[in-house]
Amino acid sequence: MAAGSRRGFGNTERRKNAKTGKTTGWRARYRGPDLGRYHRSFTTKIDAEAWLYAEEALIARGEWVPPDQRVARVTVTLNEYVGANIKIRKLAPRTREEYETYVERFLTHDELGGKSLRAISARDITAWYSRLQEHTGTTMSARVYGFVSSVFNAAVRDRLVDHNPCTIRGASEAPRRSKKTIATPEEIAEALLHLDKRYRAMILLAAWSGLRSGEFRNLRRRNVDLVGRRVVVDEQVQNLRGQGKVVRGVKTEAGARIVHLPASVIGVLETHMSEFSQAGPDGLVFPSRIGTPISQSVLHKVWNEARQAIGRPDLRIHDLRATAATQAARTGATIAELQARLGHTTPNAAMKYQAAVAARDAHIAVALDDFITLPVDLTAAKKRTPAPDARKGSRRKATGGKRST
DNA sequence: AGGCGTTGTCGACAAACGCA
DNA sequence: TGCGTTTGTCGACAACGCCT
Repeated sequence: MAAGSRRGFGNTERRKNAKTGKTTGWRARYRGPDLGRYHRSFTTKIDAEAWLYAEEALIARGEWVPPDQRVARVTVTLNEYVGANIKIRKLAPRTREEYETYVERFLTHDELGGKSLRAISARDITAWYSRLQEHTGTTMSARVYGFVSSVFNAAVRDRLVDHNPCTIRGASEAPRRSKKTIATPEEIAEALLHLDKRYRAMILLAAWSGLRSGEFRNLRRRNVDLVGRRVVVDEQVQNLRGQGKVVRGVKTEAGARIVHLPASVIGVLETHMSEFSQAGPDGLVFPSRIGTPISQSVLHKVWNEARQAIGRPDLRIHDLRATAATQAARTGATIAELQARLGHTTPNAAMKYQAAVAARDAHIAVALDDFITLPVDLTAAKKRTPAPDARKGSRRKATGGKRST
């Protein structure tokens, strides 16, 4: 017994060569729930003890069966599991695409991907993560790490591994260098002058409605209510690899919404529509020259020139959304009203007041007119082609925006 | 009840590419 | 050759769930 040791469960024993007296390995033994004796040999004591712990855990969980009756565990590689896992998960097309590129770039060609799921240790992950950081930026590293971690979490749920080896603290947290900025109404007005006429109404709309780029690029004639001075946002366009532009419902249910617009914006929009928009209810309000929804890259090129021209190269398209939010806030809109206008989902009680909030949006739009600055030629264009109804009465009056349904 | 990490999703930008 | 598309890469926001 000198060479062995007792534990709470089973025991380990050193094995040595009878002639030389040298240690040849370790053996672990225990008595199973069926009172049978079970043993296994290992090269190190640590491994022997680890096995005992594992067996003990099986018994504690009621999952123990005699070793010779256990089904051989199929070894699944990380690559195999990830592939299957992505297929099963419910993901938005864009996300699926994103994840597939993660796998392609950072797993299939990496030694980690070929390893058996169960064989991957925290150390393996750490090594892989530092490789990751060498090949890509901090944000991407964090995103990919977070993704792999989520895959392992799924593997844990699938009982393929006991724990998630992704244990690097904070590694999935992407550092943010927030460069949030907004434009002034004057800057917007100036930017319009540097845009092709085709794009002016679109940018104006973006800056005062807060629509997402995917939303206004896909706006259809039927979504525009000139009389009610509002647009209905229920779809957006996305660029997907291999599929070109794809139209789908908005991001969230609460994202389907009605956004009221200031009268002056509606005026510009109306003029624009008569000149550029496609015919019919499904006609694009802002078609490209060849009649497709304006693509992200085109929008970027166009906007880039304008923002350079006004000396605001830092102003991104998405910042127009923040601009719109800020202006709406100036009218005295509440948080709930702003969220509704921007299409944020509101998990709180605000939804109880949905009707009231929607009604308020019209008032916000009316109030916004006080803040708008427009280039002279756009103002003139607005007056040349007055909208029959929307122009009646003072737009300052709170009753101006909301009309019938 | 708010902070915080995780997970899902979309936008921004730029270079390569394709077509009339 | 100009204009728009496709693709790759990275950045950022938002929802969610957990923890305190």
